[in-house]
Amino acid sequence: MPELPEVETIVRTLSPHVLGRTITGAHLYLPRSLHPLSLPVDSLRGCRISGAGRRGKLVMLELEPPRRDAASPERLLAHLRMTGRLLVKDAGVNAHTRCVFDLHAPSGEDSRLFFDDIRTFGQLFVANSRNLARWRFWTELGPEPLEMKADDLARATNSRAAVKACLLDQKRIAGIGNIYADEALFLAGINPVRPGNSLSRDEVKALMKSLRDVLMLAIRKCGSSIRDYRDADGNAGAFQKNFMAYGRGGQPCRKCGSTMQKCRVAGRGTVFCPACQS
DNA sequence: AGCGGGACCTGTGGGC
DNA sequence: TGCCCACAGGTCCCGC
Repeated sequence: MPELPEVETIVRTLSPHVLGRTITGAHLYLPRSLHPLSLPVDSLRGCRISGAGRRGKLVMLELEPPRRDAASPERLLAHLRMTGRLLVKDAGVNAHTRCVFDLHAPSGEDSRLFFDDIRTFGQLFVANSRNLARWRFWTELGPEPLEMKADDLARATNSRAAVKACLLDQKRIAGIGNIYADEALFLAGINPVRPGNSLSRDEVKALMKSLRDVLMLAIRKCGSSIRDYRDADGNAGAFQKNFMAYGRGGQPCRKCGSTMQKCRVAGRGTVFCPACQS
């Protein structure tokens, strides 16, 4: 389930394999893997990949079209949801391959970029400024947590909703999913069901620091691999070894030894320590 | 405004 | 061994 650190890792591992290459063909095997507002994948033909980045949980490839007009694409976006993968290691087309891009390097070398997705929730979006302006998920996407200050987090959590629900709301903060919400709340010692607007100034500060710390450490560990996540080279991450809360329901708290409790918050499985998180 | 639930999906694992 | 079902979770949408 790629969240911010996993997507960041994918972008970093993908970049050296795609930058400067030209898309010579695109093959869409599952139509619903392309967002309804997207330009057709055929419009990518001839586009040079000039940049690679991330916004929230979205992978973004910057494109230079062969001729620029109102209909030409400027970006290829990918939302991987739970099981989506962008792979450059050429394992070939399999039952879960949803789209394949043919790439051509200036050196003359040909390669392929695979979009695989077991559960088919992930989507590609061939974008320019016109169709992006119509995509509400994009236009309403909240700030980047690694660029936020405590004031920004106070604004994002200023709600009667559970603080965990605020963290998961991509309109409030971009890039946090179930894993890093639970981890950050544990590190900050905040109970996930607390209303966001009940947090004190110091608690907001602590949560901002925990969010930044856990995201940066997870990026350094190349993300968390529960089962499906792999980077562009097909490698697993290592941050799952550092989990303090996520997936640890019923196990002893790694701070105090109390039994970690499991509940549902905002429809998600949620693990917290009843002693450490008040 | 915000919550719960359903829908979308497939693979996995526990229980029997 | 095999079947059934709960569960995993990001986002949208609906009704309350």
